[in-house]
Amino acid sequence: MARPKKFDEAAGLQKAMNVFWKKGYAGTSISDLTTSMEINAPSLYATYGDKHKLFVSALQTYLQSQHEWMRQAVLEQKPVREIIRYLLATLIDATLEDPERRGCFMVNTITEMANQDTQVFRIAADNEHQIRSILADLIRKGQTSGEIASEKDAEILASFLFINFMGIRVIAATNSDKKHLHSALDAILSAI
Amino acid sequence: MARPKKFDEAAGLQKAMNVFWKKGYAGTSISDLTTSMEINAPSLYATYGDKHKLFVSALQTYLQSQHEWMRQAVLEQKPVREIIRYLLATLIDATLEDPERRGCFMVNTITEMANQDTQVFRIAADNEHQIRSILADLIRKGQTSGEIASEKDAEILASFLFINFMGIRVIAATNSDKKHLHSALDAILSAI
DNA sequence: GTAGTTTTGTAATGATCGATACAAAACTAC
DNA sequence: GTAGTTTTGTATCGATCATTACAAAACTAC
Repeated sequence: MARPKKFDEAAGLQKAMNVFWKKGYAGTSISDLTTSMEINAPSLYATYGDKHKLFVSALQTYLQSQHEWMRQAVLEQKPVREIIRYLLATLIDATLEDPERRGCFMVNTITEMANQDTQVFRIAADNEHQIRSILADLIRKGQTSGEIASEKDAEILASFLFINFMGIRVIAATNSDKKHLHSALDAILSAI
Repeated sequence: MARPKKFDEAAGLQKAMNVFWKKGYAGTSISDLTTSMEINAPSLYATYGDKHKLFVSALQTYLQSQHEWMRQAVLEQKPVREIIRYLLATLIDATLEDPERRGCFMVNTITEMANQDTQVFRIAADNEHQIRSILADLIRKGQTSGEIASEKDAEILASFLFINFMGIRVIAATNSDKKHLHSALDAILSAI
């Protein structure tokens, strides 16, 4: 019934995500996006809305894959401490292995815009809630299995872990000492 | 011998710092700066160089006061754990009390630019080195006084603390639950 | 084939970007 | 006073910003 799109919408969104992830919202121009996505501006606007809408879509795409990865890891039939160490270690390695050293797209977005953009603020708050709930469930699992002292407050430990998730992704953006970063994991796990 | 400046150079730098801190580097325009600093563009360029030079000066001003605050706190004649708790608690409170919720200027800058600006990258790496060294000294002090187990590696504990410093400043930008944030401090301190 | 629909490429919109040219203004030294 | 120096205000530079008008192009339905 009409002329078909000659580009893949999801692939374009992925491309946009990578640009925003590297350069931030204000640091990315429409020209940066159209170049990377290999479409022209009118197609971008017709398909994804304006710059802000595209950014939010890209951020949500990122968060979905991040959450899925974490939910998968939590399902593993391994000791809880091992799962937590795997999560933290993978974050370190992924950050160090990224040739562009972009850190975490959610953290980057929080520090750039959460204080000025209510929609981004809500997404960040919701993300925190979701991840903390995944972590708290994991810790409660460790408590019922006897791996973690049941006197401890699972919610607080989850917040503690969440703080360390965020901190690690900031540090790993400028510190490349893999051995050193990994050795900090022992200290983190000793608090659980 | 010449017409005198009618504005205070240090005060202007402080104003610029507050704008960059709130809006980031790319998000701040020269117009934002001249408005807040109450000078015109030619005066800005003559006094502080270009936008990037002014930004770096503002960042270094911020880091100096941050470091001074931390060095002061570390000198206190109090139990080491108490000092560490004070440092973390003050970071939480300061972030929550800031009506603009700007978080940490250094963290914001790392996540915005460290992967694209070698000068910023170096400043961030140097800052990490300095703060980790202050914290490691503090921990060694606690080890000689018997407050902290001397088997533990002071450098690693310092890195652990640094991670939590960074993490807390990211979280506190979107989470306003003061009681909750403070209760995570117990978990942090239990690892020391 | 033709009519109808949507995407595409080109080209341009006004606004704002970082940075400066230039001259009037305000000071010091003498 | 005058000469010399630097800052100020105004006005503007070309470049780029996000966004869109418009028409040719490419498809489907019939």
